[in-house]
Amino acid sequence: MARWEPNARGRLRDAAMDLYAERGYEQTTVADIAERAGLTARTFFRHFADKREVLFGGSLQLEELMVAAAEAVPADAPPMRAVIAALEATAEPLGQDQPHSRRRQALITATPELQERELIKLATLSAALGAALRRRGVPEPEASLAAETGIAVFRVAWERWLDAGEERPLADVIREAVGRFETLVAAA
Amino acid sequence: MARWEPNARGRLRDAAMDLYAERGYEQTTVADIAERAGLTARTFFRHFADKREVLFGGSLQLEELMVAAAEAVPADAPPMRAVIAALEATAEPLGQDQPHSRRRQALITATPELQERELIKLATLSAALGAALRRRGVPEPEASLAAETGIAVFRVAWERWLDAGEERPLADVIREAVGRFETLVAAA
DNA sequence: GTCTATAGTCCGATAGAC
DNA sequence: GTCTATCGGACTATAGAC
Repeated sequence: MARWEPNARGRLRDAAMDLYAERGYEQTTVADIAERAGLTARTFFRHFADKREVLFGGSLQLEELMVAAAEAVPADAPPMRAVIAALEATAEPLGQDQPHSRRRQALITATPELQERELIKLATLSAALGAALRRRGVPEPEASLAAETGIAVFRVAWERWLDAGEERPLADVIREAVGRFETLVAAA
Repeated sequence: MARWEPNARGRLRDAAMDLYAERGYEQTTVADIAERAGLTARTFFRHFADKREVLFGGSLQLEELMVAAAEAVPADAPPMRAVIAALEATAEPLGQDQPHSRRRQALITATPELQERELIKLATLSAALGAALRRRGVPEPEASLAAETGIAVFRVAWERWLDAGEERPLADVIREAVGRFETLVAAA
């Protein structure tokens, strides 16, 4: 018999999600989460840097995924082609569990502190994508412009996919957003 | 003789900027700031919601400015025209004090907590601009796409203007970014 | 203006796995 | 013996309550 129940990290994550949903993020203390998981607050902080991280330590690494997709595009393709490939590459892993994503997004939307973390995540993504473009030889400011606007399009598509009425796969929503974006810019 | 020294808010702001620059944001406590300003920590929190806000309670209200500029564009102009007008409207007030902006940006760049606040500010700006476009009759997702990508372009231009070598006025840097952005999208 | 809850850090101790 | 995961307690600063 093990001295500890296994999977402390997973238990902490589940407990946090439940409590945040039940009584709200701010009304939940780290001690509450740890208690429900059968652990102490001290242990919580060894697994997660802070109270928000528990919702973001996301299993999948979007960053690697997007960078790899951008790098897989032929070197002579225009920068925005690489960006669009990066966006489309996220659809497969990210578009799996819509109900869970909606629950998670509802928590984030209701909590300014969590929104900040979401923005940080997207800014990090943008920086990584920009760096990948520069490695492809794209100069500044084009690399940053392409990366930043690409992530902006992704953000709109993602939010739209989480809208109540939306039933299409994420990949379709992303492609539609990219198309409308191009039309919009061409019109100006 | 006044009962208090006047301009508590300004004194707090100056003290905070100095201390953040001297010893770093995290190494500065609210009590330190208040003490240097000849006040108590309690008074600090009456003027600023938190320790970060002291750098962001920015005198000028970018939001109103951008929204007004977008609304001033003829109703039949394409959405991106209104967005570009909003961006250009910021150049005049924002492009005044480059040395101060650079000092402030250096603090933000060095401090994750301040970066979060900066991102929130830009996200708020984007939401306000998107709402202004919807009031002009622009449907979704076009309104959000135009606003988000517009702010993305603005962010790149702003950072570029703060780069060490940059000597042009902010308006020129913004116009250049918009132009390169359009070329970039057209190429894809 | 005082008091307090909570986040987050630091140091050390302990117990099993390898 | 070393490595890793847990716990305990004390501590500081933020921020909100009273």
